[in-house]
Amino acid sequence: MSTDRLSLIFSALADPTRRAILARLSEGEATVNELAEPFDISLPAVSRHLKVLENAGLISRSRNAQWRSSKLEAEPLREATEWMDRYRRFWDASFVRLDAHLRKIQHDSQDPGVKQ
Amino acid sequence: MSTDRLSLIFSALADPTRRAILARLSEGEATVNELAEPFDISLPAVSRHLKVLENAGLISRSRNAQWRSSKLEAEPLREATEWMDRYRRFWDASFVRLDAHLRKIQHDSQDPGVKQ
DNA sequence: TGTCTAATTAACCGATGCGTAAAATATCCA
DNA sequence: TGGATATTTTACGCATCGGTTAATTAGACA
Repeated sequence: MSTDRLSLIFSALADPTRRAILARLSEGEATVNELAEPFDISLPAVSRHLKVLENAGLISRSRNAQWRSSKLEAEPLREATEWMDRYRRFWDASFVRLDAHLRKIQHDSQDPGVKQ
Repeated sequence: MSTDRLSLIFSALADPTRRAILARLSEGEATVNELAEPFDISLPAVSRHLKVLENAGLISRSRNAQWRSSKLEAEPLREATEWMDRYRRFWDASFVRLDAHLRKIQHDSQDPGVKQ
């Protein structure tokens, strides 16, 4: 019970079907039937994938007569990348340089008259 | 069986203990005992978290006498953010502007003499 | 009202995840 | 060799996940 937001987001993204659904939704809203069409899994299975995505905040849903339309909500993806940004200096060359630069100016200001 | 790489990465990140372990490793290599110290879970549990992280490529391990040292490997995080970058235009204002710009120049080059 | 379509919920099943305690392994060192 | 320390493997329990089929709900419409 009571799972933190980031865990909900990452575990929602851990399933390839759900990632494919998000990819489809990046091209526009779609109903459950439309979303289910490319997969050979049952409609209830898709319906529950959508519930997982909704709980993670990755989609929002609206009703139009008997159709329920899903819409991509990218904010959780922003949150997830923001979390990963802590680690960017470990892979991004420009961040590695920035990191070195920041260390240098930090060092210079802390030890203005350092010898050697 | 045979889970794709991105799913391995995201499901590894879905656990808060594992994310905390990565955070710790961003400050430097550490042994299993050192990594386990902040958590009130058993050593075997930590050991298996490390195996999950290793399978996802998020850490590498080396042996030094009876100690096994873990080291952060950020490449999978780069992969994950790269995947999310497809969706960046949905949350990043500067990407929204870039997107609009690209649409415009695309439109201009395809319909050079368009009226109105 | 009854019926059609869209979607969800319920009940179930097998696999996996995360924890435990206990046993096994690996390496150092006396 | 035998003991001490570090770590992993095994065996187990329980909860969750991802799928199924069958039943139910929601809304349109004749």
